[in-house]
Amino acid sequence: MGPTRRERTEAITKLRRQQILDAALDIFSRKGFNTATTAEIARAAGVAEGTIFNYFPSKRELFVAVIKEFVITSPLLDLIDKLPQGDIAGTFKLILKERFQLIESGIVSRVPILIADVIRDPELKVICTKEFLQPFLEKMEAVYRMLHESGIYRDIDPPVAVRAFGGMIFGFVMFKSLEGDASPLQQLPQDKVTNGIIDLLLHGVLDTTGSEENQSGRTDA
Amino acid sequence: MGPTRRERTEAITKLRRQQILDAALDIFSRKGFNTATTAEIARAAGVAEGTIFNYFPSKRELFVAVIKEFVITSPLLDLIDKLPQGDIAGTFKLILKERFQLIESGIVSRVPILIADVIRDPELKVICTKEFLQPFLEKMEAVYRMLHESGIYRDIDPPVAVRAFGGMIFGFVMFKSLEGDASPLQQLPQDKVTNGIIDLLLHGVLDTTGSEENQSGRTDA
DNA sequence: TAATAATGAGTGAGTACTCACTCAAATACG
DNA sequence: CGTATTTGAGTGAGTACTCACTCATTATTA
Repeated sequence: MGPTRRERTEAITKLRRQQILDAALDIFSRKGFNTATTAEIARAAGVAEGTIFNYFPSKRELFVAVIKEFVITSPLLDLIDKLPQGDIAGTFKLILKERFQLIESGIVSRVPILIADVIRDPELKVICTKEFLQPFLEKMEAVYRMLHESGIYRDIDPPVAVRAFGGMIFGFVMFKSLEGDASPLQQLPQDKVTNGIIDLLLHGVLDTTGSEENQSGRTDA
Repeated sequence: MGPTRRERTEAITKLRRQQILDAALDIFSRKGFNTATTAEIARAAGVAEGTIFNYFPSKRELFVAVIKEFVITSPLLDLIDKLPQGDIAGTFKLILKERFQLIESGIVSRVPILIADVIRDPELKVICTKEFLQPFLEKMEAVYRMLHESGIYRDIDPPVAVRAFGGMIFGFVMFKSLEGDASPLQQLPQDKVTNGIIDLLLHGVLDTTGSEENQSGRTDA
């Protein structure tokens, strides 16, 4: 027996919903909540404007759904689980590479716009903090505590450390958004960028190798 | 002789302009460009709505003026000049303390909203990048190069290093904006936070003191 | 199978409302 | 009195959301 009518309509409904969500993510992240119009989202989704309101009660609820779909259920949370395994530098590099690929795809570079809209909306801010940011940071803190207790990591307050770490990646993305093609980072191979960040995270800026064993091949300009 | 009529009207004009700019910064940074209304800005400035348009040709030009006044002519650029002098950690701490005071005052915590509006507007993005971000980053890069050449800093690509450094502070502020009072950082004394960040920046997360001279007073849970 | 009925997703013109900006009149000032 | 400045009701462009209607698809019936 084939699918019942109910099953079939449910499948279509799910598809349409996703269609609208995808289009909404694109428009919202490009223009921001207020500048984005429902007419434009409908056009991008290939449906009539009214159809949006068959699936979402209001523009705001559509935005909330977009955040829940693409921000809160982020693959980032799963990525953290990889952290404690094997070599730290390698895992960091893996995470950064995945992040940078997303940046190149243009989606992450528009995240700041979404974030700003989230911050503006008190209710959304609470939702995002409770359902995404808190679990993410707590997971990271637990990992940091573990690594510190095994003697690998230095004695930095975990809440501070993970926020500094996450902030560094986020801020880096931010700068890329702002600078665009003008950024000197565009000239550098991606490996050098990721290696530089990881080097900084692991060892800091200060050279503690001592003056006699300083092996940097520095050239005077 | 007292001020001429022309001088006096100029002084009043300057005052009104500043009045409007101050109010605009507050409303724009709280609500974002689109949600902020000229009526609300006028109310906050204590003038009639029409007065705004006597001083600025459009809402958008007012926004540009706000960015130029409060973002581009930032004291941050002057702060960097202090960096190469004396001990690095102390100077970092000084900068962070100044930043955190601004955060507490609520202005910096609203910067992400302004930034998002800047990113959305191609022209503004160029203005901000050219007139503020580029000079800031270039100055930082020069400082980093100097410190590296004097053997204090490690051999990390300067463009990468300064963006990671700046990004860390910016991202940190971002997290504070999002988490608000729920942040565990609120429980910590400010000194511990700034020290943690500086420690991380200077030495990284990895403990390289060697196992026998590991002096961390670790307690098992 | 063929004709008919029921369904509900899709549509888009219409509505109610918001908000940047204007301008004629009021006000302040010397 | 004349000039400069301020005022805020008015205007129209734009936008979120509604709703009466369409019509392809599915179910029912003979």
